[in-house]
Order: sequence, then C-alpha cells, then structure tokens
Amino acid sequence: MLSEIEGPLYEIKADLFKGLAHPVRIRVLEILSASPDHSCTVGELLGEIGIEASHLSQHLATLRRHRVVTSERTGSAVTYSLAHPKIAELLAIARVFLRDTLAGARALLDEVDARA
Amino acid sequence: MLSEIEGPLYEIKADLFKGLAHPVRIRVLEILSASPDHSCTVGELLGEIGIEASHLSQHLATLRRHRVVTSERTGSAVTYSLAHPKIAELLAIARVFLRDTLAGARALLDEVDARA
DNA sequence: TTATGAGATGATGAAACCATCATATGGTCC
DNA sequence: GGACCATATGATGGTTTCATCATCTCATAA
Repeated sequence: MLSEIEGPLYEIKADLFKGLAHPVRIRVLEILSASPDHSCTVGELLGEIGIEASHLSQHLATLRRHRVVTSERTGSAVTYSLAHPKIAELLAIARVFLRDTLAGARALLDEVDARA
Repeated sequence: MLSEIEGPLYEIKADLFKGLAHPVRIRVLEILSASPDHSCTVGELLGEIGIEASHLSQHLATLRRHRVVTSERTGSAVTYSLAHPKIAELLAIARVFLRDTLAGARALLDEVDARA
C-alpha cells in the first residue's frame, strides 16, 4: 500500500499503465465505461466477456490493486465501478491515438500493396 | 507489423499500455512532451535521465515499436519526437487520475495515523 | 582509411506477468 | 447446518519483460 503511494510520479504512472496492459482488463474497463453509472456486476461482465470466472476474478483483482475500479458486495452479487471518470477519458484518448496511428499504418500498407 | 495492426481494438490498446508500462519510458515521453516541438536528441535524453546509453536505447526501441515516438537522424545525432499529441494528453490525464487517487489514499492514511 | 563519438542491437539470466486449474470464501435459501 | 450460487484466492508452469553487458552500426573528422 505505502509502497504503491511512494516514489516518483513517473514510476507510479508506469505502474498504472501496467495495470491496463492486458486485453481482458481493457474490455472490463470499456464495458464499465459504457454502462449506466459506470457499474456492472461480475455476472454481467462474465456474460459480456465470456471467460472463466476465476480468470476474470484474477484480472478484477489486478484492477482493484491498481485502484482503477472499486467493488461493492450486495448479497451474493459484487458490483464493479470505474474508480474515476478519467479512466474512461484515458481509454477514449488511446482510441484516438490508435485510430490515427493505425490509419497511417494502413495507408502505408496500401501504398506498398499498390506497388506490388 | 501486420500482426500489430490486426486484432480487436482492446488488444491493441492493451499493447499500447504495455509500451508505456516502464518508468524510463514514461520519463522519456514526459521530457519530450515538455520540450520545444516535442523533440529531443538522444544525448539530451541521456543527460536528463542519466542511465546508460544502451539501456535508454532499448527503451527508445520499445517506444518506436509501439509507434509512440518517431526518430530522425541528422548527422551523428538522432532526434526523437512524440508521434502524436494525444500521448501528451494521455500522460496528463493519468496524472490527474493519480493525483486524485493518491490524495484519497493519503487522506485514508492520515486518518489511520490519527487513530494510532 | 582509421579513430572517435553517437546511438542501436544482440544476448542472457532474473523478475514479473499470464494462463489455468484447484480450492476457499461470502451470501442465501431451505 | 447443508446445499448451492457467486466470487475470490492460491498455486504453478509458461511466457514476456526487464536489467545489463558486449558488440555492432552510422556518421564525421583527420
């Protein structure tokens, strides 16, 4: 806990990006971003993502550890929420960057194809 | 190349975050973000960051591979630039998120301390 | 052409992350 | 309290990333 808080900001940022560096975790965050109140039960996430419950649980634990999501138990159901609106923004910006970058790469590919 | 372009967007996003998931790489990007024209020579980066040249080179190669930076050789000097303005935005948003999150964590810590 | 400066790449072992299965824990109902 | 559902955690081998040293490549000057 303490060890996560302390240290230069660039280290903490890198650590945050580590927490985001897996496809399943991105999917979770995007599903949450698109949900009412930015919240979903684990059951709902399981239905959307379609992986084994324990696999998803491992990834949710990672997201919790990085404080990217919060969880709340209600009876036997657990609801996950985005911990901060900036997470959705982060994903949106990443999408713009990738859209532009991939567009550029595809343009290059098309050019090479046109020459073949 | 092709393999990087193809696949679901959430996989590509996760890959991007992998590229950002190291302190040295964050420092590079932040130094570039803060520089005129978002550009710096490797020599300047070495001076700022103070690690061994080959270590930095490895990280710069990772950033190039993820298309987060571009490089241009001029004589014996190589200049690195941010490949897209959104990268600087990504870092700025991450900072806001972390500032808020860390502030919350510190508040909790202070509370616990106050009880001890 | 050789020497030198700047920067990149190759190689390798250690550390961290991932995939996956087994098991544990929390909650509800009968 | 036991059975069942929902979810989390533990364990372990495989894969990827990281740290670091050695070496290579590009460019320039003499």
